[in-house]
This record gives sequence, structure tokens and C-alpha cells, in this order.
Amino acid sequence: MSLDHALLVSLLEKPSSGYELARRFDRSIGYFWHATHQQIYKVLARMEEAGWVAARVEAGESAPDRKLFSVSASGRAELGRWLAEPSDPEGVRDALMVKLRAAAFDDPARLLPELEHHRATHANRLTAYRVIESRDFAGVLDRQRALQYQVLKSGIRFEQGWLEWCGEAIKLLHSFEQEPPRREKK
Amino acid sequence: MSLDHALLVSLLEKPSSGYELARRFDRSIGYFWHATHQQIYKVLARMEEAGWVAARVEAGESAPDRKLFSVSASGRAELGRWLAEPSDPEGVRDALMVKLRAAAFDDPARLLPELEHHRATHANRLTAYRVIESRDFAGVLDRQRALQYQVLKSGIRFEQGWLEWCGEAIKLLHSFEQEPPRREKK
DNA sequence: CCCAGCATGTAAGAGGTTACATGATTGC
DNA sequence: GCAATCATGTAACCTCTTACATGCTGGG
Repeated sequence: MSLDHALLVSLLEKPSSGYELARRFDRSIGYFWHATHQQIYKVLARMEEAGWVAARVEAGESAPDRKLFSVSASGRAELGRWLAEPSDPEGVRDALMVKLRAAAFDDPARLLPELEHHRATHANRLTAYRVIESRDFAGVLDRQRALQYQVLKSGIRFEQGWLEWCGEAIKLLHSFEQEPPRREKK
Repeated sequence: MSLDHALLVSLLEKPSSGYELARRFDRSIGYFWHATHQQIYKVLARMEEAGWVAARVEAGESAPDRKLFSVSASGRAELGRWLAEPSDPEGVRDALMVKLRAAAFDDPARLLPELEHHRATHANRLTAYRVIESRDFAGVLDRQRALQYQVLKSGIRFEQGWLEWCGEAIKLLHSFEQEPPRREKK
């Protein structure tokens, strides 16, 4: 799996505690890979045992103690190994697509709120990405930033795609409204 | 979860055996929801016990017996319930994005074969979708077909997006090649 | 005083993957 | 004879989600 590798990359970009990682996975990193704190702590423990990361406890005076993790040489090696390992593009698995097909056997209009909700969510994400884009990726970028930007660009591209698609789907469902429903409810 | 619901929709579209469903999930349906036969048999067994589907054994003379599943009234009701249930857009989880960020800590050129492979895969999928599009969705469509087409359109849109993005990413990695590598290998 | 946030975990259960297992038929 | 396809499953393992558990600090 590659939550391991996502964490290694995150730790290379900035050594952090599990809690910090979890927060980053709720925000920037979470835009391309999601994980909960429970998962993160477990994987960190496993990687520490494997020697991929090393922990240094930092005593907090007014704050709780935190375990700062950094990537070891062997962790870096593992990441390099994984990088060269070929893999296939991930398959889609989207419940909304199933719902659209399911709508053919019910009143399609019942899907409208769901589609509006999706459209709003994608619009919000796109806005968030645009903010990050102009805040972090304006001007000349070094190699690392350029690669991060390319990742962000995929997010922007796909949110735009979703947005347009949701609009299309909503229009399609509205076009059904004049016709008689295939199956009456109530 | 919604493999249950994906199977219900599939069975509404056409009553089938587990084996048939598995094959369809390798092809058309698999483009928006993937499942293996092991999963499918397990879920079918569970749904049969729950009364959502009913099985009728069809004895084959020269072929093995097959259990034909159809959706019951309670299965239909469950699908309707799920349809109205609100849900959030699914989060992205793409290993390639992690690899791109990881490439900043290695020789980025090592990612090129992977990106080319992804580009080729997405190009193939797009071609497959286009074939389905002109074969099954040309001309005037009834409600069910129109909804299925809308699902296919999301696939087309996203494969196109991936294709363009892969091209961008490959160009970016090539632009690094003139510069000295951050970390020499061999 | 209570709630939000910091910080670290355990445990149970659902879902998903990979490997194994069986047995028949059709085509080369 | 052998491999591929049809057809149905079981078992072990890993991952992921959800709920629970603990303890400390700062602000209203």
C-alpha cells in the first residue's frame, strides 16, 4: 500500500508529529490522499519498527509531549524503490455514478439535491485550490515546488471537470421533469 | 457501502448470475465501479439472505448450472432509500500524485516510464469509451440510456483530463533533465 | 466550569485483495 | 492431452472506518 509512502514524502517535506501529519492530511495533502489520525499513528509505529523513520520525543512545557518523526536512510531507500516500481492508474469508484444509473428505476428528480450538493462541494474545493495556487505557486518555482504544483493542477483540472459534469447532469434531470415519472411515489 | 447498490442496479438493468456480473464489472460497469468475483459472490449471498435479491437456479445441459439473481421488491426499496440518502463526493487517492511529490527527493526522470504508462492506459480507456459511445449512445436516448450516457461522459471527461495532465507532467519532468540531478545514482 | 484544541493511542468490525479449490466443457 | 472459459465458492490477510479512551491546556 502507499499510505506508508505518502507519509514518507510528507515527512521528507517536513519532519512532523503524528498529530501534525493528521492535520496536514485534512488540508493540503488530503487533497490527493486522505487518511485519519488512527491510520497515521498505526503506520508510523509500523514504519518506526521497520526503521524507515526515527522518532525524537520533544517535551513540551505548556503543551503535551510530541514525537517528531524523520525519515531514515532506509526509509528514503524504500521510497526510491517504490518510485521505480510500476503501477496501474487507479480505477474509479464513485457512488454518484451508481446513483445516476439507479435513478432510472426511481424518480430521477430525487437525485437533484445530491447533485447540487456535489456541485457545491466541487466548487468549494476548486476555490480552495485556486487560493493555494496563487498563494504558494506564483512566480518562479524550484523543482520541488514545480512538482507539487503539478499535483495541485490535477486537482484543479478535476474539480473543473466535475463542476461542468454536475451542471450537465442537473440539466439532464431537469429535462425529465416535464415527462411523466416512470414510477409514481406516495 | 455501495457495492450492494451497484449490484442491485446491475441486476435491475439485467438479471444475471454472479459470474456474469463479474464479467460485466470487468468491462462496462467496471469503468465506474470495480469488483472481483469473490466480492460479488459474497455480497450476492448476503443480499439473498437479506431478501433484496432472489435466486433461481437454471440447470445447464452442456454448461454448468447458474444461479440467476433478480431484485426483489425489498431490494428495490433499499435502492430507493439509498438514492435519497445524501453523501459527499469521494476523496481522491492517487498513488501517482504521491510519486510525483516523492520524485523531488530522487531523480525525477525515474518517473517518466510510469507517466508514459499512465498516459497510454488513459488513452486506451478513452478509446474504449469512444467506441461504447458511438455504439450504444448514438441518436435519441430513452431515460435509462440518457442516464447511462451521462455516466459514460464522466469517464470520457476524466480520461481526457488525465491525458492532458500526463502530457503536462511529462513535459515538466523533461524540463528537469538539463539541470543537474539533486541526488546522483550509480 | 465547560468546551475546543493539542496529542497519542486501542479495539472492533466492515470492506477489499490475493491465493486457493473444484469441476465441467470447448477448442487447438 | 492441455489450456481457456464457464461457474461457484472458501480462507487468510490487509486496510480502512468508527467508536472509544486518556490527559493536558487555554479561553470564554
